[in-house]
Amino acid sequence: MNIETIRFYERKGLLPEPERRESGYRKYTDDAVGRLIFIRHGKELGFSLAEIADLLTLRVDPRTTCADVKLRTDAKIVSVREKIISLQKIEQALINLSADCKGLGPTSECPILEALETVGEA
Amino acid sequence: MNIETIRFYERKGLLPEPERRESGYRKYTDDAVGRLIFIRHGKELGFSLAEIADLLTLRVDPRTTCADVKLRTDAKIVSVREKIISLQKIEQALINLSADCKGLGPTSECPILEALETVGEA
DNA sequence: CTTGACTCTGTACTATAGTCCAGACTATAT
DNA sequence: ATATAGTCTGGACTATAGTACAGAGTCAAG
Repeated sequence: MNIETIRFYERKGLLPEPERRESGYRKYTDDAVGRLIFIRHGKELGFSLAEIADLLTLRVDPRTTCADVKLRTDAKIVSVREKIISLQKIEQALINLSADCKGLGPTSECPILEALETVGEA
Repeated sequence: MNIETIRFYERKGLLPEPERRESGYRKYTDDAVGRLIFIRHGKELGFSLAEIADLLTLRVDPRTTCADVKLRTDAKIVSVREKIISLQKIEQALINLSADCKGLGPTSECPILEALETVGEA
């Protein structure tokens, strides 16, 4: 992981102010390393940094429960699913357009461009 | 469509400098309106503004052919498909995590958080 | 002990896609 | 004729997720 990125996460509050050596160099505790791994995994699962920050807070706030985490996870599943469906619609529309275009002739006769120019619903 | 957005597209070169009335107000030609529709449709199909700008150029450049447009469309299909697959993997990982969590107990025992904290591959 | 590689700070910049603002001017309805 | 609504310009600001840089200081190997 890039140092600049770590500093960026610090500024964003995802990582606490790190301890320092006398020289001023950051001393990364196991906790900080754990948080970085947490952040990386969170990103891999499609969570935004804001959402990850939220999860990191949940993790240490004694008032929150497992249910709070599950709630966010399930909400993320819904939003990922919505994104997939939207992309599948896009994919199908593109496939249809591509099928209409035999790839011959000038752009003035391209059915793809014509479809894009056309006002009506596709 | 918001005027600010239209001005933004002008700045980006997606729309040509519009004609003006004496007052300085923009006069939108049919061509400009057509381009706006084109941009909107392109965005709906998941093209970025840069890609749309490219398509708009293809549209008027006499040296390009239908095949150039089809090429970009097919490339977009591939990239959309990749995004879908990536999201499906994320979805499945989230579903597995959520299934592990019964939603009871404190966050200190949350299997979702534990998985995020853990170094190894999931 | 010097050299090269690394880190420090703070700020600015990248990309993407816009949105908002002040202060001035215009268009339209009453 | 005036009030209200809309538009003009140029620049600043939003969100997201970083990356780059200058100038100073530090660390480790030979």
